[in-house]
Amino acid sequence: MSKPSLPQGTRDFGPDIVRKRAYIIDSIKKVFELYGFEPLETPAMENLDTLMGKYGEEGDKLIFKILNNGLSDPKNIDKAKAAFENVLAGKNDKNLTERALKYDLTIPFARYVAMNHGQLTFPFKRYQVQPVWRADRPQKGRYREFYQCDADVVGSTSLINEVELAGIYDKVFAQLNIPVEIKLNNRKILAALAECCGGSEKMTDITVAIDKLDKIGIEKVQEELRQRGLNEQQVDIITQYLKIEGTNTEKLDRIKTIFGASTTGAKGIEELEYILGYPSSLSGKNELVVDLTLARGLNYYTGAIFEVKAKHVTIGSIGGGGRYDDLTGLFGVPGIPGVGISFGVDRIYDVLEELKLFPEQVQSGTKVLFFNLGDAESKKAFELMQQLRAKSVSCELYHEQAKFDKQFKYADRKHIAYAAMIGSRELENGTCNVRNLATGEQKVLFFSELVDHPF
RNA sequence: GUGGCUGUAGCUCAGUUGGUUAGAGCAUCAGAUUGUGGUUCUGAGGGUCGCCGGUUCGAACCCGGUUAGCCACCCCA
Repeated sequence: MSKPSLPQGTRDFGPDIVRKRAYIIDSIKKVFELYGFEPLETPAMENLDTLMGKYGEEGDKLIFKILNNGLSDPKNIDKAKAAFENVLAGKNDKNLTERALKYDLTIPFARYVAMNHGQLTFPFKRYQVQPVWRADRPQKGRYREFYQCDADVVGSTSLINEVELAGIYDKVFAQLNIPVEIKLNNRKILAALAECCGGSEKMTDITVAIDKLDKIGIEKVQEELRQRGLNEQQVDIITQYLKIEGTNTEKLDRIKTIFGASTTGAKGIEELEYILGYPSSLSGKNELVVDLTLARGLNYYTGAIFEVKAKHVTIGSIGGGGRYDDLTGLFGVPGIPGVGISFGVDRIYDVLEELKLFPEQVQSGTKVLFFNLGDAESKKAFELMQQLRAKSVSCELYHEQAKFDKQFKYADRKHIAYAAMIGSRELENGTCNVRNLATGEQKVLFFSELVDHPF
């Protein structure tokens, strides 16, 4: 027997971690529900053609493919061998693999909407929290299996959706006590910038480069722009654009003078102003900040784009999203626009850990541990425990008679708040010693009082 | 896919220019302690030094290969 191990880039989540993650995910789900979003789950695997070609050339390589069953069946062997040649040549072949693990939540959602658009009520607002898989090489903060947590509204071009999504970000992070900056920009403004710099075909090059700004700095961005074929004058325009500073209104005024003439640019500015000018749904704890340098790597965004950064920590973005024009066109159902956001659960976890913001009670499951101090004693304890459970107090009885030391240690390790001790003397008196394990404070309660004790 | 670093006890890691029987801390178990924990003290168990080969009188240590993990790049969450 070889040592058991995990596949590269995957993780087990122990009890403590599951509890903490559930705290994050439950908070997010509750807010989604509060805003009228409905849950959706899709299978772990999709047909390979549903996924292929949707994530670019790089993305295709990172899709986890599933080998077909029954390849060794004599009647399939020749086909399988021929298929393998195809695969070696870098192509896919259905005779070898026709299914794959899902790569993100957006494409399966698009597939679902395309399949069910006749039945759905639009605008359709869905949220989805599920694992996805990537055949990437893992590194810090990057895994081969990880959770995505998405909410999208499809079938509506109304900017009220953007306002609502910003509100969701604000509400979630206010609840989790993480101060954040919700950054907002608009792809149409970036499109206008591209127009000024030699045409819209440069749009992707420009966004990919300036998306890296906060990571690599202005000089490297300029270098990358040159590498991507922009001339000095164009790099100069972009540099000036990236240096625009001030309040939201100041920034908007500034770009109005630059891009006001461009219809696309004017539209983008108008959209930004609409979102910012809408009666605020924000808690007041977080700010909505126009960040003209925000670009987002994904090039299917066409309107508003979002990104959320936690204040006071160096960790990168903990959420992002934006508007796209045509979600389901790839699946033969054109004309369904949408806007969505995503939460980075793993990074939010790291932020909460770093800022020590996980509430104490997240840690514990069992509230009361009944000590086992003998046969007759434990039977009485068992009865009392059942009464407490009937009142929804989670509790357990130590599994065997043991020294106090052991039972205390067990309680400690499971972060149990109270120990209920019934020994021979207590059994005789009809009492129970209830000890608060954090404070050491101990009370004597009659059996009848225990059930109503506020744990 | 490309590059760098690391594999020694359950965990975190020492291990001298290659030299007797490979160590520590934490954890576990037992005792000090037969009714009150997180402290302390004593003791015990626990190892294919990732794996295969080579050099050598002798390898955890040097060399080659292999495998796994981590980190960075590309890309992304």
